[in-house]
Amino acid sequence: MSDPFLQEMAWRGLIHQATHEPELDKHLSTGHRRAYVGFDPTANSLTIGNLMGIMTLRRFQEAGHQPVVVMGGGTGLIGDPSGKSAERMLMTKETVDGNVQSQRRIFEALLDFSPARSNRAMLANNIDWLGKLSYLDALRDIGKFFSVNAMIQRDSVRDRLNNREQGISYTEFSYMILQSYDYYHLWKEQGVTLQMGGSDQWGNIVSGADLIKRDRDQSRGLQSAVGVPPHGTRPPAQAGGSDPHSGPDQPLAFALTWPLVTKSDGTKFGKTESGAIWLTADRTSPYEYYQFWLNTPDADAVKFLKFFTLLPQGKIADLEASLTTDPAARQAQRTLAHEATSLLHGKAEADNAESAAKALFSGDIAHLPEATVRQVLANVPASKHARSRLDGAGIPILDLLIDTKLASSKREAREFLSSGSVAINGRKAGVDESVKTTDLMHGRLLAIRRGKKNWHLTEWE
RNA sequence: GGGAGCGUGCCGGAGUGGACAAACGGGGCAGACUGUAAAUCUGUUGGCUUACGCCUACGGGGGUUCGAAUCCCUCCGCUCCCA
Repeated sequence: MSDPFLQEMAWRGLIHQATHEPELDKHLSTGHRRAYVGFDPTANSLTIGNLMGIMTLRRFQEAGHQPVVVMGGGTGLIGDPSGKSAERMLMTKETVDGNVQSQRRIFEALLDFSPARSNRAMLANNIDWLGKLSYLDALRDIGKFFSVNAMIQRDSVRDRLNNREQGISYTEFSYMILQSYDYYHLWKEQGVTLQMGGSDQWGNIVSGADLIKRDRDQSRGLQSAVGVPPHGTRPPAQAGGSDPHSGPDQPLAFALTWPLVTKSDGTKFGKTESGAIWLTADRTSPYEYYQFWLNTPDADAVKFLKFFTLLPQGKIADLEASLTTDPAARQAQRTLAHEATSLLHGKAEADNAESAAKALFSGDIAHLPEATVRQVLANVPASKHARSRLDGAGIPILDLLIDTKLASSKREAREFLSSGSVAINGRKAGVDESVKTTDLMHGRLLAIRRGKKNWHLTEWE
């Protein structure tokens, strides 16, 4: 294997399946190529489940190739039936478009779109071509290449067909055709010769590649469906290396999938008790994001370092060794958390998350400067109170726990206090204690901690 | 259309007139240990109360009884069997 991208993917264990691997290697190593990964605009953000796709594009770009992000502004209007047990509500065009716009910032954080760069990342929205597709032409020119017999064999369709309660609408049934057409369009108009995706996308990607093959095999092609001139309009970035469209026996549209991300304990990757991990700070703060990676079990740490960081092989091997020599230091997890957070949110945020973690888990915050305290506790629940309430005897901590929702009843609050799980400004509190003006940190702050991870910052003015 | 059941706390699942805020298991929360891990151990898990105790609760409503999750009526929901 001679292409740096494939080599990189291989040692990281990121190649699940690929078509024509030797040819793909030759194809990639002899020129700058374009590859794409598709993303569904089902929400205004993306989750960690989509991270692999973005990281793969990043690696592709690092290797000198040109990554193409394809946003499903068109397919999102239809709805992907895969993995869904029931027909879905159609999203409005406004919602889909809003989601597409909102997701852009994530790609911009991880990929380099700067115009100065010759292999700058590109962003495409399939509404731009699917929206122009005529129904009759599509049926005549694309539909002919799809066998319904084969389509109903797909797991995503078969599950729904066998379930009389739910069934599948013609709309969702058509999804796979549109997705295949995406690849065809990008191949023809943008010179994209590789589509990548998760292993569950293999079928979809291959049918796109098949569509391309059939087009090439047929002398007339599918031009009439899209009303554009045939070859010759591809952008200059495609230049350099051999033309993938030439040579009748050479595969010209490749597929590559990465493996499903699994966890050693069998639970689903990317989910926590508090929900999915998102890739934007408004939904999952950099601190939470850092924590998510930090809490990786030992058994998964090396795999995740390979999957979700850009660290070189030697560095990861060192970290792997540290898991045995000094597991308590959790050097692998710390590095993973810092690297992953840094990639997505930037180094400054990663540093912040790291120092916040140190302070929060040691519980020792009383000696920190006010600005640091505020920063460290920036993502915990907070509330403001009248300072006068602290006058005289002060406020019983019991009541404060309920005010701050750290306890749901007095009974529970008493339980927490007597078991020693509550600390005020880093000092353990007893059942009968009250807080007074003199307990305030920096004259106005009171940080309450219940258990190891539950904090609440109160401010008194 | 005929027949037999079932519905209990966050979940599963006991209980079939008083000892039931309800066994047991899971989950949650907290403590110990530790590496912000896993495993393990301990406590706790409707609300108010320092406590005695009180209030609300076993699908909804009504009734019998000194007393009901437990018996009766009715309504709602679910399941199975026969046709």
